[in-house]
Amino acid sequence: MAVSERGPRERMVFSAAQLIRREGVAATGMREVAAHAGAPRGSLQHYFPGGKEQLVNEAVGWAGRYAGNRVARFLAALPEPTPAALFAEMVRQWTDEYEAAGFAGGCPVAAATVDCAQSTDSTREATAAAFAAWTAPVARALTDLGVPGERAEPLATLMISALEGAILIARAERDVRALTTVAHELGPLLDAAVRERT
Amino acid sequence: MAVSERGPRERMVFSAAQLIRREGVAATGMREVAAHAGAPRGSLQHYFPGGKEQLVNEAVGWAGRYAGNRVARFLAALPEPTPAALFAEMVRQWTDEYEAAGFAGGCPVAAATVDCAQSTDSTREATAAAFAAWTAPVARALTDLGVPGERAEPLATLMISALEGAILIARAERDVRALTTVAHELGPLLDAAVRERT
DNA sequence: GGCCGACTATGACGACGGTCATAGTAGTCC
DNA sequence: GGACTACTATGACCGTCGTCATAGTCGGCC
Repeated sequence: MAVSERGPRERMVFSAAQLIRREGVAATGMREVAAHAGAPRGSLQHYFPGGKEQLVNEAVGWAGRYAGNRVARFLAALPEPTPAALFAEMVRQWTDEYEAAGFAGGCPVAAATVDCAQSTDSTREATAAAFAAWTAPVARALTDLGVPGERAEPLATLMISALEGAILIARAERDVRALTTVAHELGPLLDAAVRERT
Repeated sequence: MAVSERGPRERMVFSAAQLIRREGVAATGMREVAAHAGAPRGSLQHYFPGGKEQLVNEAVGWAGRYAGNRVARFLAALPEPTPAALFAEMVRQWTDEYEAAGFAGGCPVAAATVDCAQSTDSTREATAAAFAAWTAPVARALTDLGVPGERAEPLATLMISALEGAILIARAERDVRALTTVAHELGPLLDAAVRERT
């Protein structure tokens, strides 16, 4: 796997996110996480004395920060940065993965929300924080691109909602159709918001 | 609970959908389903010889048909039917539930997708069918409302994607904000599609 | 009555999960 | 060297889960 040589703790968080993405929270075992990370089983209780709950929460937090950080990188890489182009890039990350590696994984934050929102309140809070850590950079990017301030956050929420839903449908259908559709349909709406700054 | 007096089999399917909505597929036990439905445990293997997989698939199918059937009823109940009004009504079903009964439940199809898309192919197919059984009536409604035929299905996909994503975020945040936001932001786009039939 | 199918009712089994307890190793500082 | 801390390594416990097996009930039909 050529896991970059971070500490075993970080590797386990990363592996947890990977497995949760694929199988859901409940179906992901602690032993499985340790094995996937190439870490000893005993390290689990050493690094995560809070048990599975803590590990899952950290995996969700990691995923939220990861998604948030990518936004800036997307923006920097765009030759002609517009809101629609940013959204297309966010979507493209998923279509690329699905076409290259199959439809095995979804969004770990979505998985944690579905599996734990009702049963584990600390995880629910972690998912809310993850969505916030993702939405904020998107909204900031929108304002930077010329979207009026009061519309940036609603549009960011819309973008992430549509993306999450399309990921679900794409996995169900094993087809990127839903993803390309939302990118195509939402693009004009997003770019139109730029010109509204009267 | 005043479960309307259908047969025990149907009650178990319904109960399975309810529990999956709340806790996810993996965390929903067969015994729990039987208890919730007020049905004897032995009936499970009698009515669902295919085991949990069959029960989950039927629950997903039921949910898809249920969502599809509601579309027509929404349309009929709207005083001034437009695409935006239809979408607002679809969203309102969720905001009403969340405000009245709390954020306990999500969409059972989303839960099944997250938990089973990778592990259980028959359930993945059931979720794809459920999304199709939901998208088709929405697309049909859009054409009835004047949306050009070639845009009806993409827009229906966009509506359902945004709704599913907003449900996730709303549950995570315990706030209907995301739901009202997508309804508000997507409304103009949907209605604008009507006037495009040149 | 006797039979049979549909359904109910329980107990048991095997597997697996998360967690705990305990012991072992390695490196460091005194 | 010896104590101490960080980390590794396993085995065991106990609960729960899905499933199977077996037996029991009930109603109709010949």
